[in-house]
Amino acid sequence: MGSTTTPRRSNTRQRIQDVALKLFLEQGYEKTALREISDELGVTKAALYYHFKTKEDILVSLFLDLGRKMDELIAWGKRQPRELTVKQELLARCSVIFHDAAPLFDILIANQATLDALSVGQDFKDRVAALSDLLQEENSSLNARVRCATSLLTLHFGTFAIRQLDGDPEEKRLALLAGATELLTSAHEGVLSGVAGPSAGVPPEG
Amino acid sequence: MGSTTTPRRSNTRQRIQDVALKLFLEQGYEKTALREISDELGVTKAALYYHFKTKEDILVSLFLDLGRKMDELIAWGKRQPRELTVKQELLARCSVIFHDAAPLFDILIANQATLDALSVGQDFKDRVAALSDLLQEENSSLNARVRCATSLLTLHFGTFAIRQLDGDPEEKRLALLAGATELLTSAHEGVLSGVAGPSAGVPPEG
Amino acid sequence: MGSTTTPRRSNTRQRIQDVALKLFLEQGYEKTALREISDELGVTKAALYYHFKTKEDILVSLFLDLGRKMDELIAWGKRQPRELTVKQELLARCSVIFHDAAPLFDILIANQATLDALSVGQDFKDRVAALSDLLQEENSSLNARVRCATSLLTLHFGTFAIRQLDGDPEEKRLALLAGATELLTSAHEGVLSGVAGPSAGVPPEG
Amino acid sequence: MGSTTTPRRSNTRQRIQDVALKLFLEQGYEKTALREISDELGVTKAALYYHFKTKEDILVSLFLDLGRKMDELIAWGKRQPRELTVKQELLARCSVIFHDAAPLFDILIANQATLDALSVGQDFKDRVAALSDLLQEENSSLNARVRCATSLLTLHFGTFAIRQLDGDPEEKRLALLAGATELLTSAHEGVLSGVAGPSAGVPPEG
DNA sequence: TATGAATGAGTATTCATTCAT
DNA sequence: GATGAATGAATACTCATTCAT
Repeated sequence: MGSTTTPRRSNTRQRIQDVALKLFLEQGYEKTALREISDELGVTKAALYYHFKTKEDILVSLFLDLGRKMDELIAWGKRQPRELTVKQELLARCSVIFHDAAPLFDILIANQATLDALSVGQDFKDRVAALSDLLQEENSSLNARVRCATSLLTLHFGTFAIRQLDGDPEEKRLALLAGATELLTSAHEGVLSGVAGPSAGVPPEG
Repeated sequence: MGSTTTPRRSNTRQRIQDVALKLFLEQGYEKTALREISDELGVTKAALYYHFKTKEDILVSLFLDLGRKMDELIAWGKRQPRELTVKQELLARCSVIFHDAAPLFDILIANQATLDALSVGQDFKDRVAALSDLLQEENSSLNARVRCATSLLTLHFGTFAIRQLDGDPEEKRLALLAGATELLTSAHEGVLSGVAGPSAGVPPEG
Repeated sequence: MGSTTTPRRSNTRQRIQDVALKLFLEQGYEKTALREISDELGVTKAALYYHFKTKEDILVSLFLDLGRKMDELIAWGKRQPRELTVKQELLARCSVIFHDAAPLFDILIANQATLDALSVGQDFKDRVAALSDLLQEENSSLNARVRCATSLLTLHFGTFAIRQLDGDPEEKRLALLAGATELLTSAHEGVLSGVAGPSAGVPPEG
Repeated sequence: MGSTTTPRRSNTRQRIQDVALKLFLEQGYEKTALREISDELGVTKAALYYHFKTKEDILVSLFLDLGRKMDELIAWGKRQPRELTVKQELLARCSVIFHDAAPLFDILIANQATLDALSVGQDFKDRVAALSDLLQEENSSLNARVRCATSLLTLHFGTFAIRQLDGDPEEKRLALLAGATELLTSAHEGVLSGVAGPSAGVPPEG
């Protein structure tokens, strides 16, 4: 008792995921060869296949958690009344989820052409579409619809894009959320003047 | 009047570009084999090499026009005073350029991981950064900076994303521009009410 | 005119087929690696892929002629009346075809487990079944049916097996054919005493 | 009465053999991965290695019984005088052995290319050759020799081939044996007119 | 009796690119 | 202006086998 034996279960599986995440981020999913992953880990390619059935399987395993969280949020959203405050809360919770999984979003965004052909890409698209639906108001104007869609998009792509700005990450997240929420809120205010004007549509100032 | 000589250059070069654009869009740059392009054209792979030095070269040729237009806009922006109206005009002109080159943006966005390693991707990133700089105000709050960045982003990714929404393309473009302009404008108004609700929480502004 | 230029079309395709046939015979289809074929030819594996789409494609190309000849024979057989003499002629023509394609039969027989999963194996089985059908008499006894089936089989497997016997090939072929024809003929004679006897069925002598 | 000890040896070894036999039959020896065997048994691949030294060893174990029986028959044959009746009895006993071990014959025949490189294949070939020798008459004509060889062959390949014919298995076996015996018997009758004739050697019909 | 983890050598296939003609 | 033939380097994946526990 009180045995000090080392754990029988090695942590190789976890280490594969870590290295894969890193390399997928740095080089993209397609351009990352399994050999690179195994080399970095000091194991053989075949070892990867002991832990994962395919290369895609490694990728999928990385997204399991995120998928679960998004599904929970969607389920929650469906149980709520369709009110602006609920939608704002939805956006806020999205913001948290997205930022927690920031590296995964990088991969998702940077490898779209590749992931679109994979279940992982389709699943994610479906979930974002479900969330987007929850934000939409029926029978609203095109302007409103574009704004609703854009509000989620801002979070989605913004998460990925604001990293290069200086500043505290949490502050930046909140600033991004603020912008997105504004977009969403403005879509729910009756007065959305059909904006368009001179020179390619810039609204006349003043 | 007008030249009477028929063009000596066959249109194969152009046809290669057309097919390449189509396939890069449908399948991604990396997953499109040169054989697919040549097959669709009814020529051999080797024929492509008569017209273009490398596969990347085909891609680059597709982006020449867009690059030129963006450079012109950046140059124009630099000659203008740093005023909100100028920035709004900048956004509007961007909107036009982006929408005219919509398919190229699809490629850019969907193939980021790949294009980041290529000159074409870096050049574009540089240009967007230059435009983003033109929108920024010095010494502004983080909130303002995020919004400025987001306004351009909205245009950039939105162009790509609103295609799945119903509605007239031009109307959608203007709606998207309106949202972006709003974001930009709000960044230049002192009062940035922190919109957001409970939980996940935007800090209440004093 | 009277140009002495070497042929532009290299004979590589043919040489691939020759080497493949040889190695498939010596080692079996599955155990023959494409690398072995290309090595023996002094080209790279990729060169094989210029001439054939897949490994299976090389195999298939080897069987094209044989398939055609068997189809012609089957077609011929179907046009003839169902008489013993016709069947004997069928067997005789089979004998010629089989012996001409002897190496292919070796491959077919020795690699059954593998080829059964490939079109080449199925196609061949179908053709042999069609020939076997042409030899059968309707409403004949089990004894007769087994003999008819066996007569073709004798040719099929015998072709492959008598090679190790000494003697002139053509003589051996005729001897094999004679045995097969006997089997077929006896199936068409009324008197097929239900053979069976003592100790596991040896016919009682004399 | 009887031993009261339960068998210490688990039946895993037997179960491995059963599953292996089934899969070797269905898919061929080479295409059956050890993982498939262990999966079907609900054990790990490594477990197989506790019971058998190699994959080939599993195969070999399957053929032990058949080999013994054939050796006994050969030994018996060698002790007998070289008479037609003995040869007929030899054929009859062969028929029984072959039919009892029908699945093994399927494997042997369908995997020749593979098994030829293995002891199991060579051993079997040797035994069949020994049996064939026992059937042969010294100084007989080519025709007679081909017939003797063919008679055994008919049994060997026929066993495998008549399964697709309708009818009672035992009846079919006897019919096959009858054909084979006829071939053998005719080889021992003096008059074997050198059959050959017009058009690829069909005997002229009376 | 068995397993978890890993290996090493191999396989078919793909692709951008080259070059003599 | 284009082709036929070929290359070299890479890739995902499979499999029998080993061994400490």
